[in-house]
Amino acid sequence: MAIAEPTPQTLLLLDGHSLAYRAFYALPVENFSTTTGQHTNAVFGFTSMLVNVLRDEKPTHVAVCFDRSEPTFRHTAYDEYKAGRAKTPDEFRSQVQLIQEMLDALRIRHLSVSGFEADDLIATLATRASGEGMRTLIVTGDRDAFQLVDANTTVLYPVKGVSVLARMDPEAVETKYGVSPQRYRELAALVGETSDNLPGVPGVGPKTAAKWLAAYDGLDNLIARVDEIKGKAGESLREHLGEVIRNQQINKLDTEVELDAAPAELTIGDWERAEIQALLDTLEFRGELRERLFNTISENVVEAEEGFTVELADLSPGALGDWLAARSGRVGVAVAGRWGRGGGDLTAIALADVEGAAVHFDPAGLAPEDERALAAWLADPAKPKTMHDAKGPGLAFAARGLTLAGVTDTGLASYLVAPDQRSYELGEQVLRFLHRELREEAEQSGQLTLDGSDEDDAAQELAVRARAVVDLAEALDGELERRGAARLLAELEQPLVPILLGMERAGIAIDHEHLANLSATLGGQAKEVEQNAFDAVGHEFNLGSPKQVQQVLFDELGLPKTKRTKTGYTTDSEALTGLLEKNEHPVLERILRWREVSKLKSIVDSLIPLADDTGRIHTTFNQTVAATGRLSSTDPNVQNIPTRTDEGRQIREAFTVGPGYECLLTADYSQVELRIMAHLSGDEALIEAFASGADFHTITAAKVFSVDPASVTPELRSKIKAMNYGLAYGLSDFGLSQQLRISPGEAHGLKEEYFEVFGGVRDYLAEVVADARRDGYTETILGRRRYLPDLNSDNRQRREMSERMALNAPIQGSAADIIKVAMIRVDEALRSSGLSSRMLLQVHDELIFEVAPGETDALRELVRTQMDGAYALRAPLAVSMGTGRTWFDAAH
DNA sequence: TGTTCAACGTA
DNA sequence: CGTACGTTGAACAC
Repeated sequence: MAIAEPTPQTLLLLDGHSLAYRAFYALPVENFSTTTGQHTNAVFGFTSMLVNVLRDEKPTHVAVCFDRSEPTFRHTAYDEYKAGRAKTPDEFRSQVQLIQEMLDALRIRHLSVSGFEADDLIATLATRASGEGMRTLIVTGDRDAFQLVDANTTVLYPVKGVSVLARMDPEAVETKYGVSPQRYRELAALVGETSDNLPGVPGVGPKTAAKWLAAYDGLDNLIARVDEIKGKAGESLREHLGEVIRNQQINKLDTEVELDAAPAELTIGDWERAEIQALLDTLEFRGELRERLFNTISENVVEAEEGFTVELADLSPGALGDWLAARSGRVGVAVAGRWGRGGGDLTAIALADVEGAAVHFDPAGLAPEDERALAAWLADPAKPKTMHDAKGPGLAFAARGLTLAGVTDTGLASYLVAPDQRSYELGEQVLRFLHRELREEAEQSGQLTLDGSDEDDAAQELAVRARAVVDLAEALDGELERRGAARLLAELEQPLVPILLGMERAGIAIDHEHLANLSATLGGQAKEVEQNAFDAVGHEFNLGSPKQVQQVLFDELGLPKTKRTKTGYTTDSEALTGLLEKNEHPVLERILRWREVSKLKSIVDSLIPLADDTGRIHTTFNQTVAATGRLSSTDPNVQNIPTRTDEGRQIREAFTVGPGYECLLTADYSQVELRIMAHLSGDEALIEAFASGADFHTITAAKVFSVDPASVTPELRSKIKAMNYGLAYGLSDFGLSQQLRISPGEAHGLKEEYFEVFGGVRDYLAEVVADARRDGYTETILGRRRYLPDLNSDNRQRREMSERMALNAPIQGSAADIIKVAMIRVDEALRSSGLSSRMLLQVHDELIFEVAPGETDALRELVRTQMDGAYALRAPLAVSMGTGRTWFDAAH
């Protein structure tokens, strides 16, 4: 039966070690290191070579073969095999692991078999592939592979660095060496191979060898008639015949290696873009290689054009409404202006649809009817818009009395896809997900381009941004769908935007006088303590300079050296407190005290100038900074206002209820991370501890030590408290011992005792890491992922760091999920209940409200209901609340 | 002038 | 050798 001719299949085989080694020496290591000191030159070079070959050769099947460190049959046959080789540098070895991680991410198989070299695996696969009618391409820096070359098998051999590959087909081998590929082994046996420490016949080079092999028709005949060969070379050959025979045995590649993969199985699997991106992030690869990688392997065909085409319409006054009405589907919105501290101002708006039809205008210069049309369109949730980071522009819109609804935020979407990025700048995301640049595509036809003014250029640029977010949103939709994060965006992060915007706009009232008094008091104290410190050492120095403090403590006073930092010895408070125990030099206490006072003063002084003319400060909540899903706060950071010391808490007295409101209300989740740990682990003992309702740390301590809760001493309680909290951070025996000032052995024992009772927690924590190692990411209760490619690093420090991140991310991240849900629920309930109270701040597990007159009880009830009900944990959420005139008073 | 480091505030 | 952040001033690099 005749069936269609199968499409010719191409198997690409790479010699991982030999190529990586080439790359390692071809690329300057100093240009390829991450900030953590991991060298990446071999990874870069190898990956670069790989993607080039993938692009140029378009293989249907791929595998990368690696050597093993164990000796091979060649070592057994010849003691000196590869003996002369310099030991592989550590900077190289750690990169092989990274290359394999890269291959895993790309779903390219990599193979290695104990007792064989990569070349043997390649020979085996190439032979089998040939038997299955496949074409084979071999990329290797090892010339032994030339023996495999035939009509179906070609070797690509790097000749210069990592960029130029010589294509060695049978003719090329013949031309270069004067022998057929089948005879190459024989030639190599005569000539020798220095890199394998296989000496050949002295005085015989490739030319002579080729001549002999041709004249005698192969090495066997040559050896049989070795006496006939004349001259010095002949003599030399007779003398070294043993080596030649040995060489020939050793350089024969094994084609019968047992492999767990057949050529036909070596297809490229479905890879996940975000996983590769995360890996490229940790390798700190950017720019060209990154882009090339995606262009080469992306299943999606990349659009041909590189920029974006936009057609800016010249709207006559009154035409905006019609233009907007004519748009169906998503409209991209890009704005120019300034925003922050609860307000902002717009200087230009560009709108564009998927076709590139665009408009650009100054919102201040609109005709009244256009203004109305714009306002109605922006506020209409049924008119889909796309923006990259909508909250900032939203503040500026709000300052003009405009509200936004129906927005897909590509900044948030990018964050959910890859939450570890440092930045989510639009241009970067467009390059990353669309492989396009944020610029206007040049006109194709012969249209004259008039010399544009700067204003025209700015308009074009903004229109391009508006156009680009439409496509970006489309691409990110797919990304989010694939990872099940579409709901997370649509139902959590995006609904949060207008809520945060409202909180930023509202701000919180500040008692200026109180702050000014604090500043003066703290300033006076700092001065006094500073003078005391000078007196203690006999001269002035800058207490704020770690360098000068080191000099005073370690050089002048000769105090014992502390833990090393990059530049010297630490003078942090822990170290100085430690020094104080052994040596009560008065300067130590004064430095510590000065730091404390100065820190508080700097916080106070930073707040004062931030108040607006109504006496309120407006933070900015950042939704795309924390890799775990938390919010962060800047300008000022309201999430690190002191609370631990009495003095610090005085700063909280300056955050007050504003005019027209009755008081502040704070509501926080009690031990939310521990409850999440109980929930996720399903540990019945831990869940039960929460159900009992008594003091959690006391109860767990009682369980661990099998005593009555009443007899748990404060010391016991604090030990278990440290355990409880430390677990979610990946606390080590050493870390626990440091904190509790016990020996690591005792710390280990304590952990054992704890896990004896709460074994489910131990199992859970181990499982989280194992799952993350397998999947490449962790997940929160709402499916928020964090990618951790370093879990498979062979650099212990990096790997263990990632393990702790993997432990913590689901817990911290789930807590972030929960309070975000709570904020949305509370906001919704506030609006539907008609209360006038408002939410002002979020501090990770705490919400701060400004209570309208007479609403205290209603708000308490509402907040409790909505926060409690945000998520049904097996250790149920618990909320505690307090009210008062100031943030301090509202504490509970 | 801009960037990095040590130190320290919060959850 | 415990996670996640932001801010500060000094020191360093340009």
